[in-house]
Amino acid sequence: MLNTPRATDTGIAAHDRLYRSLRQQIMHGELAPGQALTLRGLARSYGVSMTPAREALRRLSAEGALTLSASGRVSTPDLSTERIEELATLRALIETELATRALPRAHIALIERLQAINMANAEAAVKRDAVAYIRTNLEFHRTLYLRAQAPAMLAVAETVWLQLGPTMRSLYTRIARSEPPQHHRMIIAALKAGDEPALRLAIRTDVTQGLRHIAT
Amino acid sequence: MLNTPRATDTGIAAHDRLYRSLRQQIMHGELAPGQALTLRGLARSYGVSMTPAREALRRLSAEGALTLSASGRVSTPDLSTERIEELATLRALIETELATRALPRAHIALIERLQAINMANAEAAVKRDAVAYIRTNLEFHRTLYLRAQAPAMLAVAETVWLQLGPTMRSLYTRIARSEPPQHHRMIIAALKAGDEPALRLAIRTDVTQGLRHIAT
DNA sequence: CATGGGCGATTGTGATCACACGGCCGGATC
DNA sequence: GATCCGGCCGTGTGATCACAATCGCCCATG
Repeated sequence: MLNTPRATDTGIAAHDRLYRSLRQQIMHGELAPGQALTLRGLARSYGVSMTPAREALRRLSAEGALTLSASGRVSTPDLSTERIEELATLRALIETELATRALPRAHIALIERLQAINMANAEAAVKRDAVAYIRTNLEFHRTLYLRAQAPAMLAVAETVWLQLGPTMRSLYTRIARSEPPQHHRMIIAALKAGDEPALRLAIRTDVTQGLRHIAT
Repeated sequence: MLNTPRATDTGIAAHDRLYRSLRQQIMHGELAPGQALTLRGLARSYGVSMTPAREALRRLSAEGALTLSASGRVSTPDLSTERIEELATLRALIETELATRALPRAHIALIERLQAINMANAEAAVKRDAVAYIRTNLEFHRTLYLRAQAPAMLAVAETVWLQLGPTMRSLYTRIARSEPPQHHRMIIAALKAGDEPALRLAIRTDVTQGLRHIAT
């Protein structure tokens, strides 16, 4: 079998398909921290050869989504508390800026979409579905930040989310949160009121709230 | 010749050697914006096969240091003014935080090293050596931020520098700056005085100064 | 029962090849 | 003379293989 075109070939490169799939799994907290990934294992499960698997893993580890051990073994990161604090600070810095830029452009349709996403998020919380909770939570933030029209800043923010993915999983499955996110309501209220200081505060507390009290 | 070990084998993987070399060239502004790179060309000039070259390019494009065209061609980025503004804002946000964290740890030996680097920087300015200017400029900032003991934040900051590399080159070769950076002196003065607000202001102006007035 | 040595299986790395897509240049046609 | 078409060359993509390093397990030894 030499270079057989895949039946499911969508015209998108195989390494890109792997990359997107893994990236989403990591960002949404579907993988636990410290989980090892192998080239051959990944290649087999996606029905490709080692080459595209290697590229996808290399790309993800360049973004900090995966860590390479000294021997080249790759696994999901198991972050120290110091690093978690740094990433939380980065989230606060970048996302307050993104929210501020989005504020003047936030019209009623956007706020309604945010409320709808927030309902799905609350539902995931009561169901104790950590993955769905993380996914809807990030979707809430991304939907808001897309209005900022700042792709470079959003890309950096998503890189930070990516690094925090496995950590958020272990965090949210551990504390088994059942309360819906009250900070999201504060964000929506500030958007409605056009209150920039309140918005910045709401973003900062929402972003750091879950991550700050890890130093157990 | 199958898998012949290279005579210059230092134990470091070939793709990593390429990565580091290209990364430094891009960050230091040795490559102009829009410069195209080819797998075979790179592999030939480094004496390796296409495989490690591909990995290095993939890694760099994941960090935003290179852009992939639709057909997979890779070249150094030619940034829009909007994107430059975003990256300048990111620099200001992240680097003020890093400087603030470094401030309480900045003792006299660090300040003396910063002054020495700054002299080399001024020398590059009078010589109109854009590459040396960018290199010493970044070394100045990195030396300060290393004291912040925040590797994750520094890594993100360096990613932003990487994206701005070719742009800084074309900027600094165009305006042919001859004056030494006065903002660096403000940074050093604020460090000596332990004045945090002054330090934050100095960092912000230093970082945005060159990039802000691009909107010609 | 704990511990260290050794061997086999597994893994990442790099080279090489086949293939398909795309750009570029030349010539033929109107 | 301008324009369009076709083939060639260069380029990225993915598969496969050889090889070295390393991990893990088992057994022997104290």
